[in-house]
Amino acid sequence: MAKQHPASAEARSAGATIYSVADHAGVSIATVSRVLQGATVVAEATRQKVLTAVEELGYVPTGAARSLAVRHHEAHGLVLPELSGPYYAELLMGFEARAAELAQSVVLVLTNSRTDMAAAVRQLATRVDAIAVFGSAAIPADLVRLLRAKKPVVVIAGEPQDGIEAVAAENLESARELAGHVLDHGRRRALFVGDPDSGPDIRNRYAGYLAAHRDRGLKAAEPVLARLSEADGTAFAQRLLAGEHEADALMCANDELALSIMTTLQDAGRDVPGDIAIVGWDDVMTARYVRPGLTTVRQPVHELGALAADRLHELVGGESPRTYAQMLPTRLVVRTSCGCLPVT
Amino acid sequence: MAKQHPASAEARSAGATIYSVADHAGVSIATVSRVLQGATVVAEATRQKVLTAVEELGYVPTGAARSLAVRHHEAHGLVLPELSGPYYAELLMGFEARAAELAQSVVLVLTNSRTDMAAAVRQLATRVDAIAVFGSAAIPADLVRLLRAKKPVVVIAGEPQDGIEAVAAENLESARELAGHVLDHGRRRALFVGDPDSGPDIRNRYAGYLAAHRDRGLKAAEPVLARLSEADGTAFAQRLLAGEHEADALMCANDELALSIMTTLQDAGRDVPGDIAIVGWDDVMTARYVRPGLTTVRQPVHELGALAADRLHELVGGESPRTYAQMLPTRLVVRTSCGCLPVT
DNA sequence: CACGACTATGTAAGCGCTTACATTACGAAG
DNA sequence: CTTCGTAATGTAAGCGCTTACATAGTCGTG
Repeated sequence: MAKQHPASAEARSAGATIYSVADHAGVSIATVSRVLQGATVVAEATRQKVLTAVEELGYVPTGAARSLAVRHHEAHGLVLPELSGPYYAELLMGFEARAAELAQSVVLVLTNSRTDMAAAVRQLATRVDAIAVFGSAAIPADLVRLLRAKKPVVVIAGEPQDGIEAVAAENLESARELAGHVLDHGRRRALFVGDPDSGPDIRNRYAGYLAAHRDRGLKAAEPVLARLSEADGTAFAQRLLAGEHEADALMCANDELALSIMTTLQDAGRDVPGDIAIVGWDDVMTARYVRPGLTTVRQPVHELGALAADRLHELVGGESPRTYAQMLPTRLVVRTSCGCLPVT
Repeated sequence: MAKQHPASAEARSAGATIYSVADHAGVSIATVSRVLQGATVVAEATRQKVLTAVEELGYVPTGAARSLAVRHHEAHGLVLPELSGPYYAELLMGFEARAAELAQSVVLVLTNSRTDMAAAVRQLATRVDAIAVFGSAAIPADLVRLLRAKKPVVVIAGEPQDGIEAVAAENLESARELAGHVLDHGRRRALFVGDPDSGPDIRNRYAGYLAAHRDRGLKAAEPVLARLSEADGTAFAQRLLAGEHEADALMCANDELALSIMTTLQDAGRDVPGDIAIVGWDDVMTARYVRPGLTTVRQPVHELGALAADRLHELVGGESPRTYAQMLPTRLVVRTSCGCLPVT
């Protein structure tokens, strides 16, 4: 009647289970579980027997079984578009580090490699307790469903909505400061290169660009649409050289764009910042290696990732979502591409 | 007697289960499972009822339960030291992309953020079917235990051992070619900067450096020990400027080292490659932005990651580990820091 | 019109853990 | 020598799925 060891078979070649360990050690599975979890007290002698058995059998617990029993995955999901450039990598590092401290595994999904992002997210939701999504892409409607199903979600670099919390780095004010800095060098034909509609980050940077002009009673130009890629940077630079645009300063949506533009212009004989000032955003490694050094804005990306992991954990813990975006301060990094003189 | 719905409670506020969906749709849980898995045929009408119920309840399956039932985690683990620089990020992207194609989730562990790497790996093993470890660090003994427990393991950029398979990019021959290239520019005091003992990758690059000298009947120098960081690069450059070393060429273990050295020397007025040639390894983004462009070696990092994911999947599928390291070809990228004339 | 072959669905037995509750063993206290 | 409290361990009931096997329907044939 009483089933004995549902999963006996002492030596199931492929896998020791808690049952085989218990058998081997001559104790019950409850005891094995207890020594492995370390929460309850177990007699020292018993504990040793169990540990020995674990060792001898090469026992590796099945996480799924534990998750099922404790009703928690003990894992956080992170959805990023991709990982090229230091930005996402740094974000991920911050996220992972904090998750590790919180004893949460991290399951990563990169959407650029997927054909069906919604499916990927749905699938992810299946194996984590909460999900952080990088928000430059539109938030897939599926996430709303997740919410209904009570999986906490936080958007990174996005805006809060429908109970989905957001964390972000400050963009508007720093952009205003950066643009102002350039304008105060006397530049009057400053162009913004990037697509404000590609996400809240860029939108706010452009807003800062506008604000800086407004502050000085200058009129700002329409943004020059470009994606955040070297290719688009080079293409724009070419158009600029061809005379399609007129500018004495370029405020680029990120460093990659700024750098590719700068190099292309320089190779064509233009002087940066003499003929044209160029500034970027992100402070990637290259920014300090090129000549002139690229003036840019450094974001606390690592901290942003950590914050996301933190919030996820607290939301899982039952806290309710904040309705305001949590902003982390950024910092203007002035080098010489903006027209400042080299410091010596 | 017959337990009816162990997890009934139609509206367990927090979570719809397969039972509530079945109830709601007026079918059995088996049917729900069938339409969700899509493997078996289900009458179209029934399928719609189920789908509707899923939608209405906002049902998200519990991955752990499925994993337990199918006895597979459907996830691959990846253990990397960190993510700074493009190398690991690219590797991860390759891994993730392939894993996605294979319908495997990826659980990431970064060891630099951990105090107890062994514990992290042990914990990871709990929730994945197989693990890929980046091998520049010594392979933790725990992994051997994993092997015993039949979790496939592959080492990336390491060497095969005890049934642990390895995948790597070719280093020796390309290093020999690169060093040869520099020597053939007539340089006679070429130094290798990097620590051959820090892992098989660097060891092989140094071996290539030695081989190139041997090929030409020249005598090679001892390596200048340095870690792969900007800091160590700058420090070495300083010592070089101070006259502690004498060299007309530098073969650096990676680009980061090469770039920081190059910039430091240039800032001190040295001419590269006039006074001294410098070459690196990795072909990071900065390598093509600096002037002179950095001559370096490009590794198929993305493919390496994909290969690791592939092998993991096949090992999980029952294939037995290969005993030879699988090598991916690398490619010499000649720019001008080696002394070549700019192509115009 | 009965029968066998399918089809569509339901039943129920696990998967390998955690943990509330029950049981046993042992001393201390009365 | 009982009686209890306490510490150590065992028992067994899930956790939410998948899937082999059993059970109804449905038809096409002879």
